[in-house]
Amino acid sequence: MAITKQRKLILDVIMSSSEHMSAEEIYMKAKKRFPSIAIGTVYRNLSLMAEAGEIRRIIIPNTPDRFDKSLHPHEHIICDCCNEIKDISVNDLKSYLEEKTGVRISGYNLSLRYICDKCKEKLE
Amino acid sequence: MAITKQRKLILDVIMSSSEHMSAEEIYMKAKKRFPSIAIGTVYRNLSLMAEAGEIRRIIIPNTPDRFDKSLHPHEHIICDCCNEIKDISVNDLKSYLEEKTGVRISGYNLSLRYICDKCKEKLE
DNA sequence: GTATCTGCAAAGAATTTGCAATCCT
DNA sequence: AGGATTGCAAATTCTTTGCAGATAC
Repeated sequence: MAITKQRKLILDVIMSSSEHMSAEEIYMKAKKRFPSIAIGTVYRNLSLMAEAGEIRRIIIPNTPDRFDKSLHPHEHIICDCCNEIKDISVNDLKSYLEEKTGVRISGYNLSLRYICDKCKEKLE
Repeated sequence: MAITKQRKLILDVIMSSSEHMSAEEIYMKAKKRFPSIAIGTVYRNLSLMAEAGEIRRIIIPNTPDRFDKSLHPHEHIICDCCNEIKDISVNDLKSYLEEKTGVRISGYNLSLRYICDKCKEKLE
C-alpha cells in the first residue's frame, strides 16, 4: 500500500475521533482538510484498511457501515431511540459460541439493540 | 391485513420451502404460479409479514435479506466457501448477553461464519 | 363503498467500478 | 519508468415508494 496524502488523512480522521463514523461522515471530515478528495477514494481506502486489519468495520442492520479505530474485540450496541452506538464487551464470545454450537467458527457479526439511559429518561 | 392472492402465495412459497430464500428467489417461485406478480409486492409483503411476526427476516452482512418460516429462536451460520446458510441454535443467548453486559437488550442480530463439511472435504 | 392492496416504474441509499490522469517509490 | 492510486461519473445492488387502477371485506 502506497502512502498517499488521502490515505494518511483518512486514517488520521478515524484515529482522531472516538465516534463510530460512516464513510460519508469520514468523507466530510476529510474534505474539510483536503477538499478535492473523492468519496470513492474514501470507500476504497476504508475497505482496504479494514481488509488489512488497520481499522475495523462495524456492521449493523439498516445502517451504513461505520469504521472503528479500536481493534480489541468488542461488540456494538445501538439505541433504538437515538441510534447512538456504543462499544460493549462480551468476554470470549467466540469461544462461547463454538462451545455452545459445536462448530468451529471463522467469524461472526453481532450487534445489540437497547434503549440508552438518556432516552429512557426522556420516555418517562 | 387483507388476504390477497399474492399474499397467500408468498406465504405459501415460504412455508413450503426449507431453504432460506431472498426476496428475489421468492419472487421467482411466486412468479411461476402467478406470473403477473410484481417484485415490489413481494418486498412489501415480506416486510409486512416479518413485522407481524409471521415470518422471520434473516440478516447477514453483504447478502440480501432472506426469509425464514421458522420462528423458534435460532441463529444462522453461513459457509465462507459455498455460502449455504444453516440454522444453528445457541440456547438462551439473549439472557447470556444481558448477563455478560449488564444491559437490558431489546434485540440483537447475530450471524456466524464457518466452513461447512462439504467444502472442507473439497479443500483437502 | 371504502380501505387496502397491486403492478409498474421511478427513486433511493450505500457502495463499487472503469478509466484516464496523476502520484509514489 | 511502472505500478498503485486518485477523481469523476456512471453503474450496481438491494429495497422502497408514489400513484392510478383493481381487489377485499
